[in-house]
Amino acid sequence: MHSQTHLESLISFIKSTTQTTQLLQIHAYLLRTSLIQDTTFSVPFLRRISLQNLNYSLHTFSQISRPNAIHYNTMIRAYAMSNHPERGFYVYRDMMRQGIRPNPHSSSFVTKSCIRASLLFGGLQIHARIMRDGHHSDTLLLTALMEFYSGRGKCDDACKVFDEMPQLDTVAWNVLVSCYTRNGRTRDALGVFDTMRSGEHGCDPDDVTCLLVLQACSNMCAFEFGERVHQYIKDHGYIHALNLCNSLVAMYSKCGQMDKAYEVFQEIRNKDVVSWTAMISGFANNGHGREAINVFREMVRMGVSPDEQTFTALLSGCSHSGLLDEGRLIFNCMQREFHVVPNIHHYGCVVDLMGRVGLVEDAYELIMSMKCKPDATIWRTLLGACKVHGNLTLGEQVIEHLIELKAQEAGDYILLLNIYSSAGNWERVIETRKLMKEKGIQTTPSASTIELKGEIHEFKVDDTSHSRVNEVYEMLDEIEKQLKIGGYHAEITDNRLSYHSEKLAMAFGVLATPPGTKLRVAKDLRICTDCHNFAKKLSGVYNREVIIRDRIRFHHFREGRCSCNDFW
DNA sequence: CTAGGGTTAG
Repeated sequence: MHSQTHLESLISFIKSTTQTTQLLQIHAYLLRTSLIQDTTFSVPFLRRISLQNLNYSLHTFSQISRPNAIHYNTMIRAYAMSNHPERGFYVYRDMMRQGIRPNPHSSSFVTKSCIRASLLFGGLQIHARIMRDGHHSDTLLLTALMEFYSGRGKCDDACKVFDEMPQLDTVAWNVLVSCYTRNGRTRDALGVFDTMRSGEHGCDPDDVTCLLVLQACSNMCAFEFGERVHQYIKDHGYIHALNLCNSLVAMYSKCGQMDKAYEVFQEIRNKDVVSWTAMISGFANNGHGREAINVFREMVRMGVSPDEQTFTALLSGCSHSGLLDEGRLIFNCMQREFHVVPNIHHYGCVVDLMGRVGLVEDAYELIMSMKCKPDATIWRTLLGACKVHGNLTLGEQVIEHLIELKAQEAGDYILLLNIYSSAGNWERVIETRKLMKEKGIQTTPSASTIELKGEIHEFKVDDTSHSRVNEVYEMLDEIEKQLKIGGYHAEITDNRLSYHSEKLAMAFGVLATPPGTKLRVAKDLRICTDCHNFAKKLSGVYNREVIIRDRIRFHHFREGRCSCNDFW
């Protein structure tokens, strides 16, 4: 027989080895000696092998004549993390059929299965079981369940689980924040940060909370809130965490505060590729293409290797600032000098760059020459260029490509409509409208937000839901009257004046802040030409700086000009 | 009976 010390060393060997070949030898040995039937051996072995090879763990599992809860749990976990997460759920069901009671660990693993396999009903069943088995006080388990609801877009259900948890910890709060951010309830995410800070619940925000909240600030351009988070990070000794610093650079950039972003950036001691890229992308998105290129040069000088995303940021900077030659130069050298193979995003930037200066045919050729398959975004970029340069024939060709990809959206047709109407081709306008109706393509209203004393105000097109709606419309009319003097005429589409959300947000800003205050507006879609003109004139006539962040980039309006120089 | 939850920065 085996000696006691021999068996003990076998177990510690199983736990420590990382070599698959050794594990396989042990596997054979356990089977030969029937030690596999002894849970003292089978449990650590199964656990170990399940992290390396699913087939072997399955084989081992099948050799165990009376698997216990831990064996089952190990298998559920292995499947939950595999390419077939749904099988974890099947094992869980099998376990119950065998009359083995799931413990909180089983539920935890199987919840992961349901999350990864998008099993809605599975998750609901598990929720019911958790309650029935009396595991409704297990914080870790309920946090996993929240994550499940959060991932399925069921924010309210996640909140309900949260509210009913008897014991909360920081992780649970963080999941709540990430749930809000992921499901578009950015404002509530910021609210949670304040609630946590109030100290009423005994859970202070940690570094993860800060990371999540900074993301939320970036999303909605909440600069003042972001500053407070920055202060919190300083006060709590997180300021040397590289991920937080990089997020701060991104947050300030996304709020259009380049001086602040640069300040944080400069103080980072061990700048990595992410830090450099964040800075480049910040300058790029704010229309400072030259600065973006300078930061890139500095990065190379410091010996940090740029990667795919660095070039995406850099090339997009070139396209936002209309730097055709520089962009082409970078595109041409990225593979040769930096060994980064151009991907679809890089091509997209160059297509955009060529499209802007009117080289639409060349851009089309470039797309057709790509090794990777063109996606909807790149065609859309070219379609935008066709609109700017009134190229009707190519525009129609591009729409064909989009239709072929089954990816055409309302915005694409609107662009096409604009091309037709600029060309005075009313027949085609009517045809296209009819086509849109047939295809059931609906235009979704976009929204703009503006932050005021830390509070976020949201407006939609022709919005009437704001508490000061009458004042806002009066103010907008008043502004338009003033701007008319400055040579601005509102564009009339579809025979009527429309009150775009960004105009309403700007009007509200003028209304609710003292003269000269900077206005910072975030919009979820792209700003249109008319609103762009409106903002330009407003910045001059009212002597206000206006920053509008749209889906793609920033526009800084000042003294009647925009930082983008009309390079969209 | 060892096992389980949140971040994935640009």
